[in-house]
Amino acid sequence: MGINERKTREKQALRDRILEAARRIVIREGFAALSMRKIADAIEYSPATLYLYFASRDEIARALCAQGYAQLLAGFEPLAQIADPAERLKALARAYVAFGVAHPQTYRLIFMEDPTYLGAALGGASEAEKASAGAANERANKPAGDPAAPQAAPQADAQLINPAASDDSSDAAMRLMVGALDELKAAGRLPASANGAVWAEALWATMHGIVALNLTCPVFPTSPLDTVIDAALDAWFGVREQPAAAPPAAARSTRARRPAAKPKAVDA
Amino acid sequence: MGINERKTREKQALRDRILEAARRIVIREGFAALSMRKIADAIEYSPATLYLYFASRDEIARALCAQGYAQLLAGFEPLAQIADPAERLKALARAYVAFGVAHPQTYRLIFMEDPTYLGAALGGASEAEKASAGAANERANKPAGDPAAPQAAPQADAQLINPAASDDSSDAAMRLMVGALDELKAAGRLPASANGAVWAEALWATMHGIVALNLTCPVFPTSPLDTVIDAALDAWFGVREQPAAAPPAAARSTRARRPAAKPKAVDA
DNA sequence: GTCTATACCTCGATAGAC
DNA sequence: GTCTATCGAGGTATAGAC
Repeated sequence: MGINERKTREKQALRDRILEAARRIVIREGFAALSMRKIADAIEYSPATLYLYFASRDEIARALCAQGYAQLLAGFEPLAQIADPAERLKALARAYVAFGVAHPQTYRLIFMEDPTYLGAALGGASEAEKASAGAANERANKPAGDPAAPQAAPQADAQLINPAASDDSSDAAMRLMVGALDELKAAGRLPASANGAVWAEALWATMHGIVALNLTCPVFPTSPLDTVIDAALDAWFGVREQPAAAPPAAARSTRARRPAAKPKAVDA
Repeated sequence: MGINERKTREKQALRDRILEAARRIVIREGFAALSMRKIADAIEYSPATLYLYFASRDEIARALCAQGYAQLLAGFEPLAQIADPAERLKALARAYVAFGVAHPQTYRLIFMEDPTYLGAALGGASEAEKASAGAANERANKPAGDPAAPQAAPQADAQLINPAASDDSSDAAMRLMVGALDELKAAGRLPASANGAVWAEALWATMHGIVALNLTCPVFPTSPLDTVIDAALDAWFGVREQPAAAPPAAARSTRARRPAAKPKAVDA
């Protein structure tokens, strides 16, 4: 079977070249500028050839999305070692924002374009129902043409598209947050009424909001980005002391005001 | 001059019809599906006619953006009357999220598409520099074709495009938030180190994150949206008591758990 | 002066020759 | 497997009829 294996390898190699070229285009010009013709030009093949490796431009987008998402999650793993739950959460939050700032176009593709892209990178089974179960006439980001768009058949080789990032890692990241929040609550540093899962989603939304506004809103932020991040983290965990004693608010402003080292977009 | 005035009125009327048709398309099918041909079909004119009233599709987008933004800001004004600063901030935050949920496509257009759209609705003068001053190769949402796209000449009748929403109201909304945060700080309900302007941006980011994830991320939220909003607001202001006395955390979970009345998307 | 009709471009996707 | 040729839909811009 050595011949078949070689052919499989070669097919995979061209597939990777396609994705690589697509990623470079997205990084340089944004996802909206990604076209099959540009990819074909970059790898010196005809546009039609791409359709032997990917069913559509959307499938390429889903693959890029899954890769980027895996990269984001991979950055979280070492942070699980941090002992103090509040510091662990802050490190996670800062890593999240840093990723968004460093890879703006990739972040956009993952979290700010078509919901089905990330949906495919996650469960795979659940995105279809979720996408159609929402509001009746809404959430449709680019239905454009016909109502029954080519939505099927991207499931065959999901494991191939999606090397390491599937639901498991995603859940792991969520568990990391929920666990830290529960530790904080157990230590009395969060209100007893707090629900870890809900607070985790709210904290995620906060960090997403900082990244997304930074990418899209021309007047955000007025203050340095790190200052805004620190303010949000202070609002969440910064100023609460051990359960009893200690002044209820005020004081404890001795935060390590990091020297505003603009990470600058690098992407890739 | 009555003849000229009539002509001006008629021109304005068709202009409004164009915008109205465009808004309906955006609401129903999303901004990505908005095309000059569709608008022309809807108002029963030829596509070329549109270019006599708007220089480009982008200019129509900017006008829609400005209208939607004005509507969002208008919803804030009555909330300025709320006496308690924390309740005022919570009401503002809930109104903000409610707008995003009720008008998802409009919200997308304002805050999640091209930064220059909102930029034009705000200062007008500042968006060009800001858009190009960012990262070198980034932030470009849809440069697509040629490098020197038609970016000029949308300034002539900005006041006509932008009936009520310009920088003034926008600043007013920001001042509303900053003022409330400063009141809270003065009352000792915020850390003394907190900066009102910075915290306002961070709080804005939090609400934007809730709306944006809700619109784009297939797995958000797991819990009901109102629960997530309440969690975020509790994290920010909910659990802090009057400066002294009272248990530092815990207790005070008697929030008016609103009955999860899904506002459902209506847009327009 | 206004608008219609049309030329010319790019795009995604496919059929069929090789 | 790969490419050429092509379809249909989208966009901008303009020549020229009314």
